[in-house]
Amino acid sequence: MDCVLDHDATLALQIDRLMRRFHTDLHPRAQKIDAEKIGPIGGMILFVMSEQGPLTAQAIADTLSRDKSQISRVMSLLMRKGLVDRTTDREDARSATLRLSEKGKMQVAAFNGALVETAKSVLGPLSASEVQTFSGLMAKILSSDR
Amino acid sequence: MDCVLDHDATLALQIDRLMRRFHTDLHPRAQKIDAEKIGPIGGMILFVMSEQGPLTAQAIADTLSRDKSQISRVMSLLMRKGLVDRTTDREDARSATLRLSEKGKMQVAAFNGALVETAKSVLGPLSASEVQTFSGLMAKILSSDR
DNA sequence: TATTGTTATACTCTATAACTATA
DNA sequence: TATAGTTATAGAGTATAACAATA
Repeated sequence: MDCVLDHDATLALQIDRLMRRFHTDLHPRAQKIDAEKIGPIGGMILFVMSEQGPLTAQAIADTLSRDKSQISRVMSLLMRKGLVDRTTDREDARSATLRLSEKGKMQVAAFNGALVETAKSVLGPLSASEVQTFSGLMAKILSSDR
Repeated sequence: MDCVLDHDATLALQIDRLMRRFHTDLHPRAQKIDAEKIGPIGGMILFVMSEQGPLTAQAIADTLSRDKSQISRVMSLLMRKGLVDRTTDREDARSATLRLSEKGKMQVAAFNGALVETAKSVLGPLSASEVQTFSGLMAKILSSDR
């Protein structure tokens, strides 16, 4: 037997390729819009804040499956650029609540346009109902605890 | 309106999160097995070669949506470690055919075990038929030309 | 003793361009 | 002129650990 792969292993490669398809399509579009040079991770952090409202750095780290140290470093950039505001929690001085500034919301809207174009391009082969199914299956996977 | 996201944009985030779920689950498993320290990209290159048989560096670059320069650099490592053999094409001296060595095939098999465990863990919330559907939709997307 | 967040470091991956050899 | 592949470099992202402050 020459090929030792089975179906499960192939799935991991499919997900990587899909992610790369998105990335290579999105990258040139996003670069033109990324006025503050916050990069892909910076953009994703803004999106999470837009999706979920004000939240802590730890919550963002969990959502994006990145280390809190990375979130912390990028977050200080986002605050320096005026895209994010920070409020130290009055009940727990260790914690801080992060929220999008008005400028941050505008940046999210700008990125969003590029994302929609990319999604249209990459997901072109699927029908609307297939996209629905696809998204639903991902949501089902992601909603489970780790 | 506070949230400027629509459905298409959320999809891109879902794919990133899914990829990261896989990565964070797989990383500790794979590290124990990665005897030659070839890293995630090295492993993926081996997998592509296992899936598709002998092929050129450019074909691997296209499949993985990575630049040929990156493939070239990692490939020289894989050859140095004895995981890949290289044959210069007799009809076109610019081109070379790359194929897994026996050692390379064994390494793929080892990684495959870890990948199957990770797939089981991450895709746990889905039924077998849902996994089938999910994989089929990804295949449909990826089979289209860029 | 555990948790939130910061800082530091080394490493991997990536984008880009310049280059060669061949076609 | 175009293509397959290499080399070089700078930059972005990541893993890890050590740390401070608070709970």
